[in-house]
Amino acid sequence: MPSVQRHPTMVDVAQLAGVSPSTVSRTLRGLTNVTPDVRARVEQAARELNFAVSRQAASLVTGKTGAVAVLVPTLNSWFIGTVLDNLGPMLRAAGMELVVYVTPNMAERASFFERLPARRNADALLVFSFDLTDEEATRLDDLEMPVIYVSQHAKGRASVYVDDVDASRKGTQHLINLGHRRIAFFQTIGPSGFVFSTHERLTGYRQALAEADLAFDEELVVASSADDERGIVEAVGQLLTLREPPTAIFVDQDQVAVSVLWSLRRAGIEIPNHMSVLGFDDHETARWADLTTIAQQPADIGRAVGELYQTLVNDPEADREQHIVLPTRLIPRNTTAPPPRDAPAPGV
Amino acid sequence: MPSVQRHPTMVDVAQLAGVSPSTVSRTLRGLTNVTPDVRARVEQAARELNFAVSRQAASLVTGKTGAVAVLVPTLNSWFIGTVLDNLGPMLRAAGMELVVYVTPNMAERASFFERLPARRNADALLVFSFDLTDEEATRLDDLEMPVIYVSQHAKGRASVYVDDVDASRKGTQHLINLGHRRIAFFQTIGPSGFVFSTHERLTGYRQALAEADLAFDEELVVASSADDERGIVEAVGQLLTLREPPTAIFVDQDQVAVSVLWSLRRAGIEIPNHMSVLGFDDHETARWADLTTIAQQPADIGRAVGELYQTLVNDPEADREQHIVLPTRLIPRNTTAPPPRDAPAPGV
DNA sequence: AGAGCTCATGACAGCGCTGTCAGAGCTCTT
DNA sequence: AAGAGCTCTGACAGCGCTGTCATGAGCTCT
Repeated sequence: MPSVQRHPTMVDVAQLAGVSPSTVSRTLRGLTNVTPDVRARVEQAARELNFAVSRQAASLVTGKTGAVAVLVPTLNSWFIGTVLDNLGPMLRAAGMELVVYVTPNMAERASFFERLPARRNADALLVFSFDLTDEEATRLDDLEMPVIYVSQHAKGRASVYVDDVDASRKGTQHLINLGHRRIAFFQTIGPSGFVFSTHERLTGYRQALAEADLAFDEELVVASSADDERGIVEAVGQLLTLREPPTAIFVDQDQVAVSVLWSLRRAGIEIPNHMSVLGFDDHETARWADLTTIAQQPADIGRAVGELYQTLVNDPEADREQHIVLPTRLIPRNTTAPPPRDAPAPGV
Repeated sequence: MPSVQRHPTMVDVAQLAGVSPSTVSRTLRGLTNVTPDVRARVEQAARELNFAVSRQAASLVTGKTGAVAVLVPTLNSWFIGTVLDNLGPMLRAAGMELVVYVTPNMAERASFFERLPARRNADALLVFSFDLTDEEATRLDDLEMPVIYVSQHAKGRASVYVDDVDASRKGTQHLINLGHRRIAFFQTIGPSGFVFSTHERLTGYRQALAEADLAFDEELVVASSADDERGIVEAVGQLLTLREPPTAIFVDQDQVAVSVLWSLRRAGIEIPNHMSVLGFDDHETARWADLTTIAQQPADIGRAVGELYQTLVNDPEADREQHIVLPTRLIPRNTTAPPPRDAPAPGV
């Protein structure tokens, strides 16, 4: 245990280097007007003292906190994790810290929006995969800092997401092209209202149905929490016991799709012969479950968010309401096939 | 876009409430010496102005930053994500922010240890699942803040982890009890040296072998990166082409174990009849892959870390080198069974 | 009733840094 | 050769808050 000793300050560094604190500040911030000789001495002194600039003191003066806040419903998520893995180093390169607010339940979420702890303690906010209420979104507008919405379509606000409508339409079309007429849509509900662009994906699904002159049937839309095994089994059971059960299920998340596959197999249903299952994500899981899916690239999203952040912060002329839409693509594998001949209406 | 306006400060709140800034500070920090009447006025004023305390200004005075730094190799991890999901709200309740440093590659990792950006900008550091070099650990000792090592056994330093040796021994014993004599050990390598307590788990594995008078065979220990599909397939192939192939594989991570299962099935190997596979984690994946596994509870780890943090920060008497060891348990499912009769030595 | 106390509140300095401005030393021009 | 212009460095104030200390009001107790 080292004795109780202050962190060294710029004054200490300045004394050791034989210059003024101002010069230390300039040097350490990489400003130009410093002679190479002085720069070397200061850097040497800083290294010797193991000096690190106090962000808090600096931000008190500059008004910048040097931190980017991230609001996420959970960190136990392939999507969010991958985005952040790719975003982190970009922010770090820009000298920014990453402050994370996790709201794994509704109480935490409410508390965040009530107290807005990010206010005044971050320079920008990235909001992940929430289905924000209007009230919440408005609250964030008051934040007086750039807010970027990730993986959600925030009208009139900077957003980055994949083209969910298109993705969902493509997926549904794929199933229709195979001959399916009764196609179920399985929604995943996450903690604290975490949803995967539900509205848009449902829209794409309905568009594809409409284009093929198929009626939309509410009974074919079910939902369950991702980590609720029983909920998933029940939702699948609900579909199977319909008067006219579906011949295909479109699941909005690969990891849940795999659970659906499992539930179906347990019920003695062969895939893809008796039932087609289509996922979303192209998570590793999908590859070895041999799951047909719609691929999205969270790594690309992470980088796009990083770039958008830079733009919004550095370019005052930039469009502060721009939407960056990334593409998806269908990856056919072996969980989708034409429906069985006798399937259409077993109950009738 | 609201006009360029300063954030309100305590002075603004004080004026509106008709008191001094000192009183505002006391009130907002919940100190006792404030009359209910005054407290109400101040709180009302703060709410009206949408005031939020500037952490940076406060920390300049107190010397506390109000932030806990977390060093993780990746955020795309069930384990780390779950720990943080449970830790986050605890820290939040204590008024702490969570600052995350992600080092998805060696360069980022090196940069972290070189610059130690957490220094002076956090009150404590939580280090996750790294296999730190001695040099790195020593570097962190210089940090002059409590450091908690999560999911790793840091000698002489506060740590929280599951009993890896015991877990691994139990798992290996389970396989031995089933009659296996050639048991492979599959290690997962993560980004920037991310490993799952490799040393301890290998120790437990060897202990169990020794207790059963089985020789340790280096050839039976293979490794691959978790996200490297080909690597996994190759590692499995390596095992299968040994002169004496194993009859069971112990994989140190469920998600990888599932890929191993898939590789094996692809190679026409029936599970568990021809080969047993044992996982580690009890990830959701294990449940529906019906994978026998060793369960650990990252949620418990998160809470334990939160409590340890509180203790280290609040109780100067507390043991600063304590190790908190959490239990694991074997969950038998259907990927482990006795070895095939004719298996022991096909090549001889 | 006055001394002695407690308790709520206010005044003020200063945490460590950066931005501004002034000044010293230099080069270049005419 | 002297002034103009430039580059580099230092002095100093002040960012917004908290801790310390002083003050005065209200209380108890003799």
